[in-house]
Amino acid sequence: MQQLTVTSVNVNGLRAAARKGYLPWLAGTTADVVCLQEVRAEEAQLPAEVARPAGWHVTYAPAEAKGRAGVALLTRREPDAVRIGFDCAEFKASGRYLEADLPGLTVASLYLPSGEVGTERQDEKERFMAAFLPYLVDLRGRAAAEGREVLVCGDWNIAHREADLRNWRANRTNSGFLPEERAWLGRVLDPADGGYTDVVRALHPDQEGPYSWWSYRGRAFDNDTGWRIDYQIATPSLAARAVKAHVERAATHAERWSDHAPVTVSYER
Amino acid sequence: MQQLTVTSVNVNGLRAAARKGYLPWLAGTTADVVCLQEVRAEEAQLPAEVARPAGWHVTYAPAEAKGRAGVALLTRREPDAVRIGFDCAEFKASGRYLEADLPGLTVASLYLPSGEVGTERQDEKERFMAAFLPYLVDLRGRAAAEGREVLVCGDWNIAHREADLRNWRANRTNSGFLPEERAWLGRVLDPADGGYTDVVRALHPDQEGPYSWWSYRGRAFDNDTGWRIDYQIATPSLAARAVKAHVERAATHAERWSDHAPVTVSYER
DNA sequence: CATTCAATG
DNA sequence: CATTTAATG
Repeated sequence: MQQLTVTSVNVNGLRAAARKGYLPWLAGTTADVVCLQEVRAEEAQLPAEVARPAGWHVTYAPAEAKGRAGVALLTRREPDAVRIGFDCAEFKASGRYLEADLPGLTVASLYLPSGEVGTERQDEKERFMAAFLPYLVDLRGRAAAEGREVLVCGDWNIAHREADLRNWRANRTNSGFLPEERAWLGRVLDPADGGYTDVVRALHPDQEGPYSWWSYRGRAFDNDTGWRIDYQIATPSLAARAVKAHVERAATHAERWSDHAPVTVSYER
Repeated sequence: MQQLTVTSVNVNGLRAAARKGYLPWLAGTTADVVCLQEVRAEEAQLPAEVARPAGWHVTYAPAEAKGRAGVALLTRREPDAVRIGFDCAEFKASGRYLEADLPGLTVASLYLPSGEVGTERQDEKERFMAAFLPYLVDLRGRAAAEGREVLVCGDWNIAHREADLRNWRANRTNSGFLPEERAWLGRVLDPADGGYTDVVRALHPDQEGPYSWWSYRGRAFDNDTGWRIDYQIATPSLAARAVKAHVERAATHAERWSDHAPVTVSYER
């Protein structure tokens, strides 16, 4: 294979997604790595063909709380190592972070907490952000020492810039587009700070979106009133190898098996 | 009209029933009085055509607890009076009993609590039974003094005899067929005690069933593994006027808009 | 196995 | 507006 293809999608409940069309999508993907978020199930609650699809190695990081969060990684080849959670006790068993080592690459599935202004859930989101940025820096350092690139895929629950959501003016005081959240993501992407690259934006610097999430309310999907909150965030030399990126809006169009669409990127090896 | 037809059905959530075929059934019924149980909604939560179907006078007795219990009466003519609850403070606002006066008749919709052996819910069921039998006696006396018959329709959550459920042996220790529950219903029907008559059984003394409830689990409906727990219980001289009784199994067959079927009886006037 | 609800998203 | 769970049935 000349390319490594990675796709990431928030499935909004893998049991529901599987009832509505997730498996045909998975059967059709050419990706080598699939990152899932909001699995909202333990492996034992899933039908076998969903839990362990043929041809994939699967790792789950479910949340302690039943029916909440949960991330997973599907890889065509067996990872050399997998690690659940990151360097933070509070979020260790929250089903929000899972990473796997493949040759020359550490790939992660991330589900950053969603917040709501003025509630404890926003405080939790901010605690996660505060702990996660130093971890990303640490991860990049460790990976570099081992000659590994890093790719953190998932639902970051933050739109970075005005081009990343349809109604940015109306959302300046809503969680997901707050100044402090945007600044935090800016730090992740600052070469002098986090040092990572937003792969899709690097390939499409002048595009609106492409959005990856549309509310189920109203006609958000039909009107493309969406947000770009699902990212592939890579070390710069990996990001430089990205040759194609797209959001599979059609994959969730007819069937609508999630309110998010897969974000797919191909990297030269 | 030469006859008065009364039908009673536990709808297991009127909102769900209305999504699945309750309204066509209502449009087709020839009944003069419809008794509903397990409405599980307040009037304001119902679509107008469900809450106030044309041609009917409707009275609701919702439970205080949202989404629980709830009984209603639909009558072609306006009742002379309606009363919510019976002579017991604990169950006044529990959405389990509603009665209406029509000329010569007091008709009631009853949803007796369902229990589970060894739980507080069984205790509650027994408290209801203990309070309700004296009320029935009192009601019969008052009605007689006014020249009124009494008809209490609804889900009594008790199968009286072995012929009233498919698997009576296996259910002798389950709520709904406990010896003390059967004995209590026996007292309701004892001429020297409650003094009421089980109208459907009086018309069909030698029949198995007819069952009026089938669990959604397994193939209970297809195998007719049911219970007769929905009754029309009448003062004897009204019961003597019953000319036809049947359980509308077909009404909930194709569509299955409830796990109970309507119990319909026609009385000579 | 179905209906509600509440919390989450 | 959709997904879960929990309690209820």
